[in-house]
Amino acid sequence: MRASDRAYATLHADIINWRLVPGTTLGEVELSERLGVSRTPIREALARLTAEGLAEPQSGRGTVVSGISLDHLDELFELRSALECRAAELAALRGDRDTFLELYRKLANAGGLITEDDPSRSGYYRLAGELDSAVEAAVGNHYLNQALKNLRVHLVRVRRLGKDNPARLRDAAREHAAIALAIANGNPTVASAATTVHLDNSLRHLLSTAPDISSEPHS
Amino acid sequence: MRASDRAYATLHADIINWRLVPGTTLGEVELSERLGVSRTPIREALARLTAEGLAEPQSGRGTVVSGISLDHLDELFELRSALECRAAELAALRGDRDTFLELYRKLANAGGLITEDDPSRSGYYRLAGELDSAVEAAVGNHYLNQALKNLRVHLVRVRRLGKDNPARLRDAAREHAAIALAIANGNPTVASAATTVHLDNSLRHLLSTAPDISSEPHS
DNA sequence: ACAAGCAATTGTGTATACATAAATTGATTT
DNA sequence: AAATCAATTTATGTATACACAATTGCTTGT
Repeated sequence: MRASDRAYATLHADIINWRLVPGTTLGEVELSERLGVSRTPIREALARLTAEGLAEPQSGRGTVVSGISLDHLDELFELRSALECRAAELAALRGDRDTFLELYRKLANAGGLITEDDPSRSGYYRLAGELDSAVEAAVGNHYLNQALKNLRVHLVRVRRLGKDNPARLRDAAREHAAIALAIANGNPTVASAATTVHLDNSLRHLLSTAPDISSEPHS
Repeated sequence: MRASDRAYATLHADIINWRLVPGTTLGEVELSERLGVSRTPIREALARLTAEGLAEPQSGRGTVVSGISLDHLDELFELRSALECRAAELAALRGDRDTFLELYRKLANAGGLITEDDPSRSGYYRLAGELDSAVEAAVGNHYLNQALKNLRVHLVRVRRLGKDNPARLRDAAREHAAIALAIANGNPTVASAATTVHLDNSLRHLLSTAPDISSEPHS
């Protein structure tokens, strides 16, 4: 594996997991010493992070971890809604009925997955990821999928802002199940509407439970 | 201006204007000699182009100019539709009536701009760009605008594939005028529908007039 | 003649040295 | 004492040298 890939993966994970908080300066010299590689691969990693939106150039000099303030959450979710609603529509038109019917069954029974035994809720998030992957595969659109992928980087980061209490997760699972069912039924209108409802609920839950952080806006 | 910026700008323009055709290998050594800078800024420029989707890593070794085949035009326009329809909706909800009414008037009279005196159609394209900018400003969503900006890079490239005959451009101007009017009227449904119609017409025109190139697909 | 292996060349990955620009600190002057 | 200018320091931008991997071509053996 290339050194630049390792540096990128390390920094990416550090930012996603909020070990590097917004506003942290990413100095090339400091990072090259901390990660044990020269500045060249560090520069490449920082360029990738900047292109991804996880970091941004500081006025004239240096790079800093980009911030996601609650003020911009609604903007993020507007883009998410545009992409995911259309993706759900297309999946309803093109997807395989049985695939999404199976996902519907699993999601409808996902309440059992959300227990105190699994504080990271990995079971639920894995299932939600399966639905996302199935939609992507059914859509079969490179450009749309790429845009969704770029977006999800920020969504993972945002997820840490809210407290995912079991009640909300069970509701979310039901909403996901509704989306899967609409796609299985080949109904794009309902699939899009169910996605709209789900995203609105998710956003309002986030805004109501997230801590009142005030990191600088996303440039 | 930094050498990496100049290298990026040069390569970007060369790819957009099809001076570098899809599949062209972008060797670091060759480019550093041709552009008169060392490999380091070349690497940074290539990284930016790759992130943008104008270039892509060749299996294991090197970077090549990415291709846009007609097979993928529909995918590109699906993403475009998702983003621009939503943008039109939001602009209708938030935009300033007078701004878009003024744009409507100019677009409705754009037929006179499309003359044989202006073979590059710069007058029309400038006006279309004004509408795009007004929509962006009205939407006021950093993430959505960024996604649109990323997309337009590819659209500019694709435009060169089709022959923009005056009849189609006059139709396009009328379609744009319809979008502007719907936004001015604050009607998101009509704004979205008019955008859908316009994009469908544009895509079908492109597919019917574009030369039968067969560059390799976008990986 | 064809195939396989080895060598040579070419190109990318990484490290490091040097140049340059910006920020900070200290000193001097008002 | 405060403000401004200069100098020093620090960090980024660029160039280049070195290491390594891959591909290509040549040679040799079957």
